[in-house]
Amino acid sequence: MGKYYITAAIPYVNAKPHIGHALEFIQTDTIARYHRLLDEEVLTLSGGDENALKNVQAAEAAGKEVQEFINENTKLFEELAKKLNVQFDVFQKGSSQNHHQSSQKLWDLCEKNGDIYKKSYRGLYCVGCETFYTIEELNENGECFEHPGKKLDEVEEENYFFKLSKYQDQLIQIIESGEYDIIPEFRKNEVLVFLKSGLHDFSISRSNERTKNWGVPVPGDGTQKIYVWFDALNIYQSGIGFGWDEEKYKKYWPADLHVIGKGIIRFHAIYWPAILLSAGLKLPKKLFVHEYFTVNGQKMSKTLGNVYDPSIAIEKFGTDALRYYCLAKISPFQDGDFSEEKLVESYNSDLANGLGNLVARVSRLCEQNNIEAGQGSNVWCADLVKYMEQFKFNEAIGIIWGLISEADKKINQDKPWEQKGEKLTEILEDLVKRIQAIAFNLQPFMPQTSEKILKQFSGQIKSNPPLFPRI
RNA sequence: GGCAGGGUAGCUCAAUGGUGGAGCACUUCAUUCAUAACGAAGAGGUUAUGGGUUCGAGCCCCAUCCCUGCUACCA
Repeated sequence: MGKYYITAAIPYVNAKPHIGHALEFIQTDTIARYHRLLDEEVLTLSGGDENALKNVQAAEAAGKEVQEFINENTKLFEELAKKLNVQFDVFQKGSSQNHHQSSQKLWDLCEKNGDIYKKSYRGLYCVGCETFYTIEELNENGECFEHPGKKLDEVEEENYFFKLSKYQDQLIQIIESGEYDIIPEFRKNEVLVFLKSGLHDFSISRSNERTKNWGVPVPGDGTQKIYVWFDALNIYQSGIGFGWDEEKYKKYWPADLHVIGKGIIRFHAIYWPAILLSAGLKLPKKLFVHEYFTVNGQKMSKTLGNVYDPSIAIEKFGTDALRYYCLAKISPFQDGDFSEEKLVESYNSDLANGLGNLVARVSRLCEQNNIEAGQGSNVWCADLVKYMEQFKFNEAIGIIWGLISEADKKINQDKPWEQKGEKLTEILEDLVKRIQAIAFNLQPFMPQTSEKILKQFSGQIKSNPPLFPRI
Protein backbone atom coordinates (compact mmCIF):
# COMPACT_ATOMS: atom_id res chain seq x y z
CA MET A 1 0.00 0.00 0.00
CA GLY A 2 1.69 3.14 -1.20
CA LYS A 3 0.79 6.77 -1.49
CA TYR A 4 -0.83 8.25 -4.56
CA TYR A 5 -0.53 11.97 -5.09
CA ILE A 6 -2.72 13.26 -7.89
CA THR A 7 -3.30 16.79 -9.09
CA ALA A 8 -5.85 18.47 -11.29
CA ALA A 9 -4.69 21.51 -13.22
CA ILE A 10 -4.73 24.83 -11.47
CA PRO A 11 -7.42 26.86 -13.19
CA TYR A 12 -7.10 30.54 -13.97
CA VAL A 13 -9.51 32.25 -11.70
CA ASN A 14 -10.25 35.25 -13.86
CA ALA A 15 -13.67 33.86 -14.78
CA LYS A 16 -16.31 31.45 -13.60
CA PRO A 17 -15.77 27.71 -14.03
CA HIS A 18 -17.23 26.05 -17.13
CA ILE A 19 -18.08 22.52 -18.18
CA GLY A 20 -14.46 21.82 -19.13
CA HIS A 21 -13.35 22.39 -15.56
CA ALA A 22 -16.07 20.02 -14.43
CA LEU A 23 -14.76 17.37 -16.82
CA GLU A 24 -11.25 17.57 -15.44
CA PHE A 25 -12.40 17.65 -11.83
CA ILE A 26 -14.55 14.59 -12.40
CA GLN A 27 -11.80 12.66 -14.16
CA THR A 28 -9.32 13.49 -11.44
CA ASP A 29 -11.73 12.57 -8.70
CA THR A 30 -12.58 9.28 -10.36
CA ILE A 31 -8.93 8.27 -10.53
CA ALA A 32 -8.43 9.37 -6.94
CA ARG A 33 -11.42 7.46 -5.65
CA TYR A 34 -10.33 4.38 -7.53
CA HIS A 35 -6.91 4.50 -5.88
CA ARG A 36 -8.47 5.11 -2.47
CA LEU A 37 -10.54 2.00 -2.96
CA LEU A 38 -7.33 0.16 -3.79
CA ASP A 39 -6.31 1.14 -0.27
CA GLU A 40 -3.62 3.57 -1.31
CA GLU A 41 -2.97 6.70 0.69
CA VAL A 42 -4.33 9.20 -1.76
CA LEU A 43 -3.80 12.94 -1.73
CA THR A 44 -5.62 15.13 -4.24
CA LEU A 45 -4.78 18.72 -5.05
CA SER A 46 -6.08 21.52 -7.14
CA GLY A 47 -5.90 25.21 -6.57
CA GLY A 48 -6.13 28.67 -8.00
CA ASP A 49 -3.66 30.12 -10.46
CA GLU A 50 -4.02 33.53 -8.92
CA ASN A 51 -0.88 35.39 -9.88
CA ALA A 52 -1.65 35.96 -13.53
CA LEU A 53 -1.85 39.45 -14.91
CA LYS A 54 -5.18 38.44 -16.40
CA ASN A 55 -6.57 38.36 -12.91
CA VAL A 56 -5.39 41.88 -12.18
CA GLN A 57 -7.07 43.12 -15.32
CA ALA A 58 -10.26 41.19 -14.72
CA ALA A 59 -10.39 42.61 -11.21
CA GLU A 60 -9.89 46.12 -12.55
CA ALA A 61 -12.67 45.60 -15.06
CA ALA A 62 -14.93 44.39 -12.26
CA GLY A 63 -13.92 47.36 -10.14
CA LYS A 64 -12.62 45.24 -7.31
CA GLU A 65 -9.50 44.76 -5.29
CA VAL A 66 -7.41 42.00 -6.81
CA GLN A 67 -7.33 39.84 -3.72
CA GLU A 68 -11.04 40.22 -3.13
CA PHE A 69 -11.85 39.42 -6.76
CA ILE A 70 -9.60 36.39 -6.71
CA ASN A 71 -11.00 35.08 -3.47
CA GLU A 72 -14.51 35.26 -4.89
CA ASN A 73 -13.63 33.45 -8.08
CA THR A 74 -11.47 30.83 -6.46
CA LYS A 75 -14.37 30.09 -4.17
CA LEU A 76 -16.53 29.33 -7.21
CA PHE A 77 -14.13 26.59 -8.22
CA GLU A 78 -14.09 25.11 -4.75
CA GLU A 79 -17.87 25.19 -4.70
CA LEU A 80 -18.05 23.50 -8.07
CA ALA A 81 -15.83 20.72 -6.78
CA LYS A 82 -18.16 20.23 -3.84
CA LYS A 83 -21.23 20.17 -6.02
CA LEU A 84 -19.60 17.57 -8.23
CA ASN A 85 -18.77 15.48 -5.21
CA VAL A 86 -15.13 15.95 -6.10
CA GLN A 87 -12.88 15.75 -3.09
CA PHE A 88 -9.73 17.85 -3.07
CA ASP A 89 -7.64 17.35 0.02
CA VAL A 90 -5.70 20.50 -0.78
CA PHE A 91 -6.89 23.53 -2.67
CA GLN A 92 -3.79 25.65 -2.88
CA LYS A 93 -4.07 29.32 -3.62
CA GLY A 94 -1.31 31.05 -5.54
CA SER A 95 -1.71 34.14 -3.41
CA SER A 96 -1.12 32.31 -0.14
CA GLN A 97 1.93 33.09 1.94
CA ASN A 98 3.32 29.56 2.02
CA HIS A 99 3.09 29.39 -1.75
CA HIS A 100 5.11 32.58 -2.14
CA GLN A 101 7.72 31.19 0.18
CA SER A 102 7.76 27.89 -1.64
CA SER A 103 8.13 29.40 -5.10
CA GLN A 104 11.00 31.57 -3.95
CA LYS A 105 12.74 28.49 -2.68
CA LEU A 106 12.30 26.83 -6.04
CA TRP A 107 13.76 29.90 -7.72
CA ASP A 108 16.72 29.88 -5.37
CA LEU A 109 17.49 26.26 -6.16
CA CYS A 110 17.44 26.88 -9.90
CA GLU A 111 19.59 29.95 -9.47
CA LYS A 112 22.13 28.11 -7.34
CA ASN A 113 22.42 25.63 -10.15
CA GLY A 114 23.32 28.48 -12.49
CA ASP A 115 20.20 28.23 -14.61
CA ILE A 116 18.84 31.72 -14.14
CA TYR A 117 20.38 34.70 -15.86
CA LYS A 118 19.42 38.26 -16.78
CA LYS A 119 18.74 39.32 -20.31
CA SER A 120 17.15 42.29 -21.97
CA TYR A 121 14.11 41.30 -23.89
CA ARG A 122 12.01 43.18 -26.33
CA GLY A 123 8.86 41.85 -27.82
CA LEU A 124 5.16 41.87 -28.34
CA TYR A 125 3.34 40.62 -25.31
CA CYS A 126 -0.17 39.23 -25.21
CA VAL A 127 -1.61 39.70 -21.77
CA GLY A 128 -4.30 37.12 -22.41
CA CYS A 129 -1.75 34.42 -23.14
CA GLU A 130 0.93 35.71 -20.78
CA THR A 131 3.32 35.12 -23.64
CA PHE A 132 5.57 36.99 -26.00
CA TYR A 133 4.93 36.51 -29.69
CA THR A 134 6.96 37.09 -32.80
CA ILE A 135 5.27 38.92 -35.64
CA GLU A 136 5.05 35.73 -37.68
CA GLU A 137 2.97 34.12 -35.00
CA LEU A 138 0.26 36.75 -35.22
CA ASN A 139 -2.70 37.19 -37.53
CA GLU A 140 -2.98 39.83 -40.24
CA ASN A 141 -4.07 42.44 -37.69
CA GLY A 142 -1.03 41.80 -35.58
CA GLU A 143 -3.09 40.12 -32.90
CA CYS A 144 -2.72 36.69 -31.42
CA PHE A 145 -5.12 33.98 -32.58
CA GLU A 146 -6.38 33.24 -29.09
CA HIS A 147 -7.36 36.80 -28.40
CA PRO A 148 -8.39 38.52 -31.60
CA GLY A 149 -9.28 42.16 -31.25
CA LYS A 150 -6.79 42.64 -28.47
CA LYS A 151 -3.74 44.76 -29.22
CA LEU A 152 -0.44 43.36 -28.03
CA ASP A 153 1.82 45.41 -25.77
CA GLU A 154 5.26 46.27 -27.08
CA VAL A 155 7.51 45.64 -24.16
CA GLU A 156 11.19 46.06 -23.54
CA GLU A 157 12.64 45.17 -20.23
CA GLU A 158 15.33 43.26 -18.48
CA ASN A 159 14.06 39.89 -17.28
CA TYR A 160 15.40 36.77 -15.73
CA PHE A 161 15.66 33.81 -18.04
CA PHE A 162 15.68 30.13 -17.36
CA LYS A 163 18.16 27.90 -19.20
CA LEU A 164 15.59 25.58 -20.68
CA SER A 165 17.86 24.74 -23.60
CA LYS A 166 20.33 23.11 -21.24
CA TYR A 167 17.83 20.36 -20.45
CA GLN A 168 16.78 19.45 -23.95
CA ASP A 169 18.63 16.12 -24.23
CA GLN A 170 17.81 15.10 -20.71
CA LEU A 171 14.13 15.81 -21.27
CA ILE A 172 14.09 13.78 -24.47
CA GLN A 173 15.60 10.86 -22.64
CA ILE A 174 13.22 11.10 -19.70
CA ILE A 175 10.12 11.35 -21.82
CA GLU A 176 11.12 8.85 -24.47
CA SER A 177 11.94 6.26 -21.81
CA GLY A 178 8.66 6.86 -20.00
CA GLU A 179 10.40 7.87 -16.79
CA TYR A 180 8.02 10.80 -17.03
CA ASP A 181 5.19 9.12 -18.82
CA ILE A 182 2.86 11.11 -21.04
CA ILE A 183 -0.52 9.67 -21.88
CA PRO A 184 -1.86 9.35 -24.54
CA GLU A 185 0.89 8.31 -26.90
CA PHE A 186 0.13 10.90 -29.57
CA ARG A 187 0.60 13.70 -27.06
CA LYS A 188 3.88 12.18 -25.98
CA ASN A 189 4.99 12.15 -29.61
CA GLU A 190 4.04 15.78 -30.03
CA VAL A 191 6.14 16.72 -27.05
CA LEU A 192 9.10 14.76 -28.39
CA VAL A 193 8.81 16.40 -31.79
CA PHE A 194 8.81 19.77 -30.12
CA LEU A 195 11.76 18.89 -27.91
CA LYS A 196 13.78 17.63 -30.84
CA SER A 197 13.10 20.79 -32.80
CA GLY A 198 15.18 22.69 -30.27
CA LEU A 199 14.44 24.57 -27.07
CA HIS A 200 14.89 28.24 -26.30
CA ASP A 201 15.37 29.67 -22.87
CA PHE A 202 12.33 31.45 -21.59
CA SER A 203 11.70 34.46 -19.47
CA ILE A 204 10.63 33.68 -15.92
CA SER A 205 10.10 37.16 -14.51
CA ARG A 206 8.12 40.27 -15.21
CA SER A 207 8.65 43.83 -14.05
CA ASN A 208 6.57 45.04 -11.15
CA GLU A 209 5.18 47.64 -13.49
CA ARG A 210 3.86 45.09 -15.94
CA THR A 211 2.42 42.86 -13.24
CA LYS A 212 0.96 45.87 -11.46
CA ASN A 213 2.92 44.71 -8.50
CA TRP A 214 0.91 41.49 -8.26
CA GLY A 215 2.54 38.11 -7.78
CA VAL A 216 5.48 36.44 -6.12
CA PRO A 217 8.56 38.72 -5.75
CA VAL A 218 11.78 37.52 -7.32
CA PRO A 219 14.16 36.67 -4.47
CA GLY A 220 16.73 39.42 -4.04
CA ASP A 221 15.24 41.70 -6.67
CA GLY A 222 12.42 43.94 -5.55
CA THR A 223 11.74 45.18 -9.06
CA GLN A 224 10.49 41.92 -10.54
CA LYS A 225 7.82 39.30 -10.00
CA ILE A 226 8.10 35.63 -10.86
CA TYR A 227 6.47 34.70 -14.17
CA VAL A 228 3.10 33.19 -13.48
CA TRP A 229 3.85 29.82 -15.07
CA PHE A 230 6.99 29.31 -13.05
CA ASP A 231 5.05 29.80 -9.85
CA ALA A 232 1.79 28.19 -10.95
CA LEU A 233 3.43 24.86 -11.64
CA ASN A 234 4.97 25.02 -8.24
CA ILE A 235 1.50 24.97 -6.69
CA TYR A 236 1.77 21.20 -7.08
CA GLN A 237 4.64 21.32 -4.62
CA SER A 238 3.74 24.27 -2.45
CA GLY A 239 0.39 22.72 -1.67
CA ILE A 240 2.04 19.76 -0.01
CA GLY A 241 4.63 21.62 1.97
CA PHE A 242 7.58 22.34 -0.30
CA GLY A 243 9.45 25.16 1.41
CA TRP A 244 7.30 25.15 4.54
CA ASP A 245 6.61 21.56 5.64
CA GLU A 246 9.37 19.30 4.44
CA GLU A 247 8.01 16.24 6.16
CA LYS A 248 4.71 16.40 4.37
CA TYR A 249 6.47 17.23 1.12
CA LYS A 250 8.75 14.23 1.39
CA LYS A 251 5.82 12.00 2.05
CA TYR A 252 3.89 12.91 -1.08
CA TRP A 253 6.33 14.23 -3.67
CA PRO A 254 6.82 13.28 -6.47
CA ALA A 255 3.32 13.50 -7.86
CA ASP A 256 2.12 10.19 -9.19
CA LEU A 257 -0.12 11.88 -11.70
CA HIS A 258 -0.82 15.32 -13.09
CA VAL A 259 -4.15 15.60 -14.88
CA ILE A 260 -4.26 18.42 -17.41
CA GLY A 261 -6.03 19.62 -20.54
CA LYS A 262 -4.28 19.59 -23.88
CA GLY A 263 -3.84 23.36 -23.89
CA ILE A 264 -1.17 23.43 -21.22
CA ILE A 265 0.85 20.40 -22.19
CA ARG A 266 4.06 22.27 -22.99
CA PHE A 267 4.26 23.78 -19.55
CA HIS A 268 3.73 20.44 -17.89
CA ALA A 269 5.69 18.21 -20.20
CA ILE A 270 8.69 20.47 -20.80
CA TYR A 271 8.99 23.52 -18.56
CA TRP A 272 7.97 21.77 -15.39
CA PRO A 273 10.33 18.80 -15.52
CA ALA A 274 13.14 21.10 -16.62
CA ILE A 275 12.60 23.35 -13.63
CA LEU A 276 12.56 20.37 -11.32
CA LEU A 277 15.71 18.94 -12.87
CA SER A 278 17.40 22.27 -12.40
CA ALA A 279 16.29 22.43 -8.78
CA GLY A 280 17.48 18.89 -8.17
CA LEU A 281 14.00 17.68 -7.27
CA LYS A 282 12.17 14.53 -8.23
CA LEU A 283 10.03 14.44 -11.36
CA PRO A 284 6.34 13.60 -11.46
CA LYS A 285 5.69 10.11 -12.72
CA LYS A 286 2.85 10.55 -15.13
CA LEU A 287 1.00 13.15 -17.12
CA PHE A 288 -2.52 12.43 -18.29
CA VAL A 289 -3.64 14.82 -21.01
CA HIS A 290 -7.35 15.01 -21.67
CA GLU A 291 -9.07 16.77 -24.54
CA TYR A 292 -11.80 19.38 -24.52
CA PHE A 293 -15.55 19.64 -24.58
CA THR A 294 -17.35 21.32 -27.40
CA VAL A 295 -20.84 22.55 -26.58
CA ASN A 296 -23.58 21.76 -29.06
CA GLY A 297 -20.89 20.94 -31.57
CA GLN A 298 -19.09 24.26 -31.23
CA LYS A 299 -15.94 25.32 -29.49
CA MET A 300 -16.71 27.06 -26.25
CA SER A 301 -15.97 30.74 -26.45
CA LYS A 302 -17.05 33.88 -24.70
CA THR A 303 -17.66 35.63 -27.99
CA LEU A 304 -19.98 32.86 -29.14
CA GLY A 305 -21.63 33.05 -25.76
CA ASN A 306 -21.88 29.27 -25.45
CA VAL A 307 -19.78 28.80 -22.35
CA TYR A 308 -21.71 26.21 -20.39
CA ASP A 309 -21.95 26.46 -16.62
CA PRO A 310 -21.90 22.94 -15.15
CA SER A 311 -23.95 24.09 -12.15
CA ILE A 312 -26.97 24.21 -14.46
CA ALA A 313 -26.62 20.56 -15.38
CA ILE A 314 -26.08 19.60 -11.77
CA GLU A 315 -29.25 21.39 -10.68
CA LYS A 316 -31.33 20.01 -13.51
CA PHE A 317 -30.11 16.43 -13.66
CA GLY A 318 -28.02 15.80 -10.59
CA THR A 319 -24.34 15.37 -9.89
CA ASP A 320 -24.05 11.73 -10.83
CA ALA A 321 -25.87 12.23 -14.11
CA LEU A 322 -23.27 14.80 -15.09
CA ARG A 323 -20.43 12.64 -13.80
CA TYR A 324 -21.80 9.74 -15.81
CA TYR A 325 -21.97 11.80 -18.99
CA CYS A 326 -18.44 13.17 -18.62
CA LEU A 327 -16.97 9.75 -17.93
CA ALA A 328 -19.05 7.39 -20.04
CA LYS A 329 -20.17 9.30 -23.06
CA ILE A 330 -16.95 10.74 -24.38
CA SER A 331 -13.49 9.41 -25.01
CA PRO A 332 -10.92 11.09 -22.77
CA PHE A 333 -8.51 11.26 -25.70
CA GLN A 334 -10.81 13.00 -28.14
CA ASP A 335 -12.79 16.18 -28.00
CA GLY A 336 -16.27 15.29 -26.85
CA ASP A 337 -19.48 17.18 -27.31
CA PHE A 338 -21.66 18.32 -24.49
CA SER A 339 -25.29 19.26 -24.81
CA GLU A 340 -28.21 19.02 -22.46
CA GLU A 341 -30.00 17.04 -25.14
CA LYS A 342 -27.31 14.39 -25.18
CA LEU A 343 -27.15 14.39 -21.43
CA VAL A 344 -30.89 13.76 -21.21
CA GLU A 345 -30.61 11.01 -23.80
CA SER A 346 -27.96 9.18 -21.81
CA TYR A 347 -29.81 9.88 -18.58
CA ASN A 348 -32.98 8.23 -19.81
CA SER A 349 -31.51 5.29 -21.66
CA ASP A 350 -28.60 4.42 -19.36
CA LEU A 351 -29.48 5.73 -15.92
CA ALA A 352 -33.29 5.57 -15.77
CA ASN A 353 -33.93 2.59 -18.03
CA GLY A 354 -30.67 0.84 -17.30
CA LEU A 355 -29.24 1.15 -13.84
CA GLY A 356 -32.21 2.75 -12.10
CA ASN A 357 -34.76 0.35 -13.50
CA LEU A 358 -32.67 -2.70 -12.69
CA VAL A 359 -32.28 -1.61 -9.08
CA ALA A 360 -36.01 -0.89 -8.87
CA ARG A 361 -37.14 -4.25 -10.26
CA VAL A 362 -34.75 -6.31 -8.17
CA SER A 363 -35.40 -4.41 -4.95
CA ARG A 364 -39.15 -4.79 -5.42
CA LEU A 365 -38.81 -8.53 -5.99
CA CYS A 366 -36.64 -8.82 -2.90
CA GLU A 367 -39.00 -6.75 -0.82
CA GLN A 368 -41.96 -8.87 -1.83
CA ASN A 369 -40.11 -12.02 -0.88
CA ASN A 370 -38.36 -10.80 2.25
CA ILE A 371 -34.85 -11.24 0.97
CA GLU A 372 -31.97 -10.22 3.16
CA ALA A 373 -28.77 -9.18 1.45
CA GLY A 374 -25.54 -11.05 2.13
CA GLN A 375 -22.11 -9.53 2.16
CA GLY A 376 -21.04 -8.19 -1.24
CA SER A 377 -17.85 -9.61 -2.69
CA ASN A 378 -16.02 -6.31 -3.40
CA VAL A 379 -14.11 -7.54 -6.42
CA TRP A 380 -13.10 -5.32 -9.30
CA CYS A 381 -13.91 -6.49 -12.80
CA ALA A 382 -10.64 -7.44 -14.45
CA ASP A 383 -11.32 -5.43 -17.59
CA LEU A 384 -12.34 -2.41 -15.57
CA VAL A 385 -8.98 -2.46 -13.82
CA LYS A 386 -7.22 -2.65 -17.16
CA TYR A 387 -9.14 0.32 -18.53
CA MET A 388 -8.71 2.41 -15.39
CA GLU A 389 -4.96 2.04 -15.65
CA GLN A 390 -5.20 3.53 -19.12
CA PHE A 391 -7.63 6.27 -18.03
CA LYS A 392 -10.22 4.90 -20.43
CA PHE A 393 -13.15 5.82 -18.22
CA ASN A 394 -15.68 5.29 -20.98
CA GLU A 395 -14.52 1.73 -21.55
CA ALA A 396 -14.35 1.04 -17.83
CA ILE A 397 -17.87 2.24 -17.22
CA GLY A 398 -18.99 0.28 -20.26
CA ILE A 399 -17.98 -2.89 -18.44
CA ILE A 400 -20.41 -2.04 -15.66
CA TRP A 401 -23.22 -1.41 -18.10
CA GLY A 402 -22.50 -4.80 -19.58
CA LEU A 403 -23.20 -6.27 -16.14
CA ILE A 404 -26.45 -4.35 -15.94
CA SER A 405 -27.56 -5.68 -19.29
CA GLU A 406 -26.65 -9.24 -18.29
CA ALA A 407 -28.63 -8.95 -15.09
CA ASP A 408 -31.68 -7.68 -16.98
CA LYS A 409 -31.45 -10.62 -19.36
CA LYS A 410 -31.08 -13.03 -16.48
CA ILE A 411 -34.27 -11.76 -14.87
CA ASN A 412 -36.24 -12.22 -18.06
CA GLN A 413 -34.85 -15.75 -18.39
CA ASP A 414 -35.36 -16.84 -14.80
CA LYS A 415 -38.79 -15.19 -14.43
CA PRO A 416 -38.64 -14.95 -10.64
CA TRP A 417 -42.32 -13.91 -10.51
CA GLU A 418 -43.22 -17.43 -11.69
CA GLN A 419 -40.97 -19.13 -9.14
CA LYS A 420 -41.45 -20.16 -5.54
CA GLY A 421 -39.54 -21.36 -2.50
CA GLU A 422 -35.88 -22.25 -2.63
CA LYS A 423 -35.57 -21.72 -6.38
CA LEU A 424 -36.94 -18.19 -6.04
CA THR A 425 -34.62 -17.37 -3.17
CA GLU A 426 -31.68 -18.66 -5.15
CA ILE A 427 -32.57 -16.52 -8.15
CA LEU A 428 -33.01 -13.40 -6.06
CA GLU A 429 -29.83 -13.91 -4.09
CA ASP A 430 -27.93 -14.19 -7.34
CA LEU A 431 -29.45 -10.91 -8.49
CA VAL A 432 -28.59 -9.21 -5.22
CA LYS A 433 -24.96 -10.26 -5.67
CA ARG A 434 -24.96 -8.90 -9.17
CA ILE A 435 -26.30 -5.56 -8.01
CA GLN A 436 -23.78 -5.38 -5.21
CA ALA A 437 -21.00 -6.03 -7.71
CA ILE A 438 -22.34 -3.35 -10.01
CA ALA A 439 -22.56 -0.82 -7.18
CA PHE A 440 -19.10 -1.70 -5.91
CA ASN A 441 -17.49 -1.18 -9.30
CA LEU A 442 -19.47 2.00 -9.82
CA GLN A 443 -18.03 3.74 -6.77
CA PRO A 444 -15.23 5.75 -8.38
CA PHE A 445 -17.53 7.05 -11.10
CA MET A 446 -20.82 7.73 -9.34
CA PRO A 447 -20.15 7.82 -5.60
CA GLN A 448 -23.57 8.99 -4.42
CA THR A 449 -25.49 6.51 -6.49
CA SER A 450 -23.30 3.55 -5.64
CA GLU A 451 -23.52 4.40 -1.96
CA LYS A 452 -27.30 4.55 -2.16
CA ILE A 453 -27.45 1.17 -3.86
CA LEU A 454 -25.01 -0.49 -1.49
CA LYS A 455 -27.05 0.81 1.44
CA GLN A 456 -30.29 -0.37 -0.10
CA PHE A 457 -28.79 -3.79 -0.74
CA SER A 458 -27.55 -4.44 2.74
CA GLY A 459 -29.69 -6.09 5.38
CA GLN A 460 -33.42 -6.31 4.66
CA ILE A 461 -33.94 -5.08 1.09
CA LYS A 462 -36.62 -2.49 0.54
CA SER A 463 -38.01 -0.87 -2.56
CA ASN A 464 -37.09 2.82 -2.79
CA PRO A 465 -38.19 5.69 -5.01
CA PRO A 466 -36.45 5.64 -8.43
CA LEU A 467 -32.77 6.56 -8.42
CA PHE A 468 -33.19 8.37 -11.72
CA PRO A 469 -36.77 9.35 -12.51
CA ARG A 470 -37.29 9.49 -16.26
CA ILE A 471 -37.13 12.94 -17.77
C1' G B 1 4.15 24.37 -46.16
C1' G B 2 5.92 20.12 -42.92
C1' C B 3 4.69 16.18 -39.35
C1' A B 4 0.93 13.19 -36.84
C1' G B 5 -4.01 11.24 -36.39
C1' G B 6 -8.75 10.83 -38.52
C1' G B 7 -13.26 10.39 -42.47
C1' U B 8 -17.31 3.35 -41.33
C1' A B 9 -25.40 2.98 -39.94
C1' G B 10 -29.42 9.07 -38.36
C1' C B 11 -25.76 9.87 -33.77
C1' U B 12 -21.22 8.07 -30.81
C1' C B 13 -17.67 4.67 -31.96
C1' A B 14 -15.50 -0.94 -32.82
C1' A B 15 -13.40 -4.17 -36.56
C1' U B 16 -4.38 -9.35 -36.85
C1' G B 17 -5.68 -8.50 -45.40
C1' G B 18 -10.52 -13.32 -45.07
C1' U B 19 -18.86 -13.09 -44.93
C1' G B 20 -18.49 -4.85 -42.26
C1' G B 21 -20.19 -4.91 -35.81
C1' A B 22 -21.92 -2.60 -30.88
C1' G B 23 -24.59 1.14 -28.04
C1' C B 24 -28.20 5.04 -28.59
C1' A B 25 -32.32 6.49 -31.74
C1' C B 26 -36.12 3.95 -35.00
C1' U B 27 -39.96 -0.35 -36.33
C1' U B 28 -42.46 -4.82 -34.90
C1' C B 29 -43.47 -8.76 -31.48
C1' A B 30 -43.67 -10.55 -26.64
C1' U B 31 -43.99 -9.60 -21.41
C1' U B 32 -45.44 -7.50 -16.13
C1' C B 33 -40.89 -7.92 -11.17
C1' A B 34 -39.69 -2.72 -12.83
C1' U B 35 -39.47 4.29 -13.97
C1' A B 36 -44.56 3.34 -21.03
C1' A B 37 -39.04 0.43 -18.15
C1' C B 38 -36.76 -4.96 -19.46
C1' G B 39 -36.44 -8.97 -23.35
C1' A B 40 -36.65 -10.87 -28.57
C1' A B 41 -36.67 -9.87 -33.67
C1' G B 42 -35.97 -6.26 -37.57
C1' A B 43 -34.70 -2.20 -40.55
C1' G B 44 -30.66 0.85 -41.43
C1' G B 45 -23.87 0.79 -45.26
C1' U B 46 -21.17 1.48 -52.83
C1' U B 47 -16.50 1.93 -45.39
C1' A B 48 -14.91 10.41 -48.18
C1' U B 49 -13.52 10.12 -53.79
C1' G B 50 -10.59 7.97 -57.96
C1' G B 51 -6.99 4.52 -59.23
C1' G B 52 -3.51 0.39 -57.95
C1' U B 53 -1.42 -4.28 -55.46
C1' U B 54 -3.83 -9.05 -54.11
C1' C B 55 -7.32 -15.15 -55.06
C1' G B 56 -9.42 -11.50 -51.60
C1' A B 57 -8.86 -4.37 -49.34
C1' G B 58 -12.49 -0.54 -44.27
C1' C B 59 -7.36 -2.19 -43.47
C1' C B 60 -1.60 -2.10 -47.86
C1' C B 61 0.25 1.60 -52.09
C1' C B 62 -0.58 6.30 -55.13
C1' A B 63 -3.54 10.65 -56.04
C1' U B 64 -7.51 13.96 -54.62
C1' C B 65 -11.06 16.26 -51.13
C1' C B 66 -12.43 17.29 -46.14
C1' C B 67 -11.68 17.36 -40.39
C1' U B 68 -8.41 17.65 -35.86
C1' G B 69 -3.78 18.43 -33.33
C1' C B 70 1.41 20.03 -33.33
C1' U B 71 4.77 23.21 -35.88
C1' A B 72 7.91 26.12 -39.29
C1' C B 73 14.18 27.65 -40.34
C1' C B 74 15.43 29.67 -45.05
C1' A B 75 13.66 31.96 -49.37
